[in-house]
Amino acid sequence: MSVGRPPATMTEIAAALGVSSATVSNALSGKGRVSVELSAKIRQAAAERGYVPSHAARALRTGRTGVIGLVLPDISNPLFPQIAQAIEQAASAAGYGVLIADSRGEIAQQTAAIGRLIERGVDGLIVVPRRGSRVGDIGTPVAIIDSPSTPGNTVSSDHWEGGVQMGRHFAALGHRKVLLIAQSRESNVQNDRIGGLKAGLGQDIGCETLWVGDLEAAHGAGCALGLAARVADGFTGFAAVYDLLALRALTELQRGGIDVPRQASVSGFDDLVWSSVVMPPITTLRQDLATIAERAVEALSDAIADSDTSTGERMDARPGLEPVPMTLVARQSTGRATMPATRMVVADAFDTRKDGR
Amino acid sequence: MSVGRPPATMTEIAAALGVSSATVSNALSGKGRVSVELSAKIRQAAAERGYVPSHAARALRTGRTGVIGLVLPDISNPLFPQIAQAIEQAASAAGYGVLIADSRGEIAQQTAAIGRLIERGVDGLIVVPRRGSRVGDIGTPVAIIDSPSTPGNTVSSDHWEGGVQMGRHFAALGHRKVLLIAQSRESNVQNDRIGGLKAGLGQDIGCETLWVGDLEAAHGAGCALGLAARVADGFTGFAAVYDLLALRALTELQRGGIDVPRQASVSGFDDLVWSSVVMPPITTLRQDLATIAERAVEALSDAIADSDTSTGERMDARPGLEPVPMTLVARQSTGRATMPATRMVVADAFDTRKDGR
DNA sequence: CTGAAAGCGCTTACAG
DNA sequence: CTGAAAGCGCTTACAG
Repeated sequence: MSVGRPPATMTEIAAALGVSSATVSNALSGKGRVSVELSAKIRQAAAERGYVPSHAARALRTGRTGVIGLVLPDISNPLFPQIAQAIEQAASAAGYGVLIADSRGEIAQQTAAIGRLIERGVDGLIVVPRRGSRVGDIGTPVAIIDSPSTPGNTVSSDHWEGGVQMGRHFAALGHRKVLLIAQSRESNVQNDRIGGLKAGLGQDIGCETLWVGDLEAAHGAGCALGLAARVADGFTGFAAVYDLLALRALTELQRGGIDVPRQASVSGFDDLVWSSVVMPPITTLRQDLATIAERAVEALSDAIADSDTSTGERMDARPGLEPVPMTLVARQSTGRATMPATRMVVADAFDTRKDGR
Repeated sequence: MSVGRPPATMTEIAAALGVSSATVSNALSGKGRVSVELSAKIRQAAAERGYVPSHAARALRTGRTGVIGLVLPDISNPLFPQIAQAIEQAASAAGYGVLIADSRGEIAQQTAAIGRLIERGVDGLIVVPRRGSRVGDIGTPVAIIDSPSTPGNTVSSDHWEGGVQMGRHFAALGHRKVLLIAQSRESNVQNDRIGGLKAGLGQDIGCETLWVGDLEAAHGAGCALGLAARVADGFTGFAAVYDLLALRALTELQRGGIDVPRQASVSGFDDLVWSSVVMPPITTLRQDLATIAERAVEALSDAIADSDTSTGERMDARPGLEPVPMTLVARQSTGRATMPATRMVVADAFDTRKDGR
């Protein structure tokens, strides 16, 4: 990064070389029909002078900013940062900048966030919708990251299939009664996971779903879930739809004097950093966020390209995108249940370095 | 968001009203010397036609994009998302968009990320530097979020004072030998926290610092820290410099048969979501990220404004910014040590909703 | 293969 | 108080 004279413009390079700025533009963009020699000369001059294209000018001229917007429901959610990181990575590789917006709080915030981003001139949006919300036609190309059951240009993990894997894991461990623990009935992701879990457990295993949201509506946030009583009722498996719920379940069980995994197995979803550090480490499903991000960016690029050509074609009409598989990470929390454990992989040595600065 | 005709431009509004675009510009920006009536008429017309200013055109003309860049060392770090959220909030309120970049991995990535952002034409940067790195003069206004001991336009929590609070907390609980647990000697933040802890503990309390990074360099990531042996040596306090380390300590102690908090107290820093959900909940220090973000955005705005006026004045010359206080959140992990507990606030009922979607 | 010209939408001196 | 004009840096038909 040379300080000193400011980076040259095309016009300046053109003047210095005694050619037209159109030729400079063509040479630099590569599209041009410019002789090889001249092109080389121009490139060199540009490099020497530290030419940096003006995104503003280009945007004004072409109507494209080269920036996409990322709308997250609550950036501080432990999983979203990883999504943001993966998106930034993928977008960067595709030549896009990423403008962020936070839609937490009221549902209206999501609309507001989208509006802000559009006003800033983003070429398209990637949105992780708030629970229970739909992203309507916003007149701008968009890709959604949610659940395969969400309509529109949606890319996501195969939450259902993940649930199936986990259900089978519990079945293989020999559990007969499993409690499924979810937060909100409105969440597509949670519903998918619950559905998959049931399918994976199969007909023969008794299961019931505990909606923590309902409980909390009645007894307040952080209320007891009555899990120890469930153990007394014969439940030995506790499959939560995300890790923090799993941790809450684990803690409540332990406090109630239940030994995990000897008397009960506990599992989560998403493999957050701490999930492998608690005692016992939590069995969970890992999302392939890098792939999801790549697909989302790709889907969005396509949508942006299309929005140029065909006017007004419904994005929703696109063929559904293939859901991305999740990976089961078996850890000690489902390690050796009362029943003979059939599979157990102790994964992930402690690694707490991530938190460091 | 009306679909249909595209939003009008100033020129179109001007034409429709039979005035000049200069007048429209003046009326809409408010700076103008335009009669009240005309101004009102123009505003109304703009509103009716859904006028949206072209950021690209404005940027091209003024040389300002109204966008700031946020450079984070590792977005997936559990704390940074909260920083990102707070920054987005503050920036948004100040009329800025936020472009993100991720500088994880090699140290060169930080420079690369900064370069990408500058090329995109950001007006300034907020960077959370990688451990042990310095942000030199990059020819663009910048605000740093790190530690008060970092030179430059730096805003941060008062990590040292936080350490003092925690040290006093341990002292008040009657501990006589406290082990300080940190990861990296290169981290300004960690060094500040360690320094504060020592000061807060005072002369009479024995303490020693365990650098986990050193240990891991020798024995590999995730190696045992030998904490139970420390208890045998008389250590009753274990103060980690961030929550994930505290969790690791807690887990290792429990696995070693040590009862926390009866036989040993454990504390962390940062109050991550799960810190209140593990058993026992972890005593920690909460950063006031909202305030930090506001200050950072404000400091950056000032730097941007200055960069217009005075040419080339060193940003580093600015007077240091006041560090932001942290708040001690006392929980059960330091609840009742072997010694009589003098203070204990049970904070935060379970609240796991944050993870939901 | 190369150049002259127009124009994207705004803002900013400068006249009137 | 209002308008005409120039120009930010680029790209894109259109000529030559």
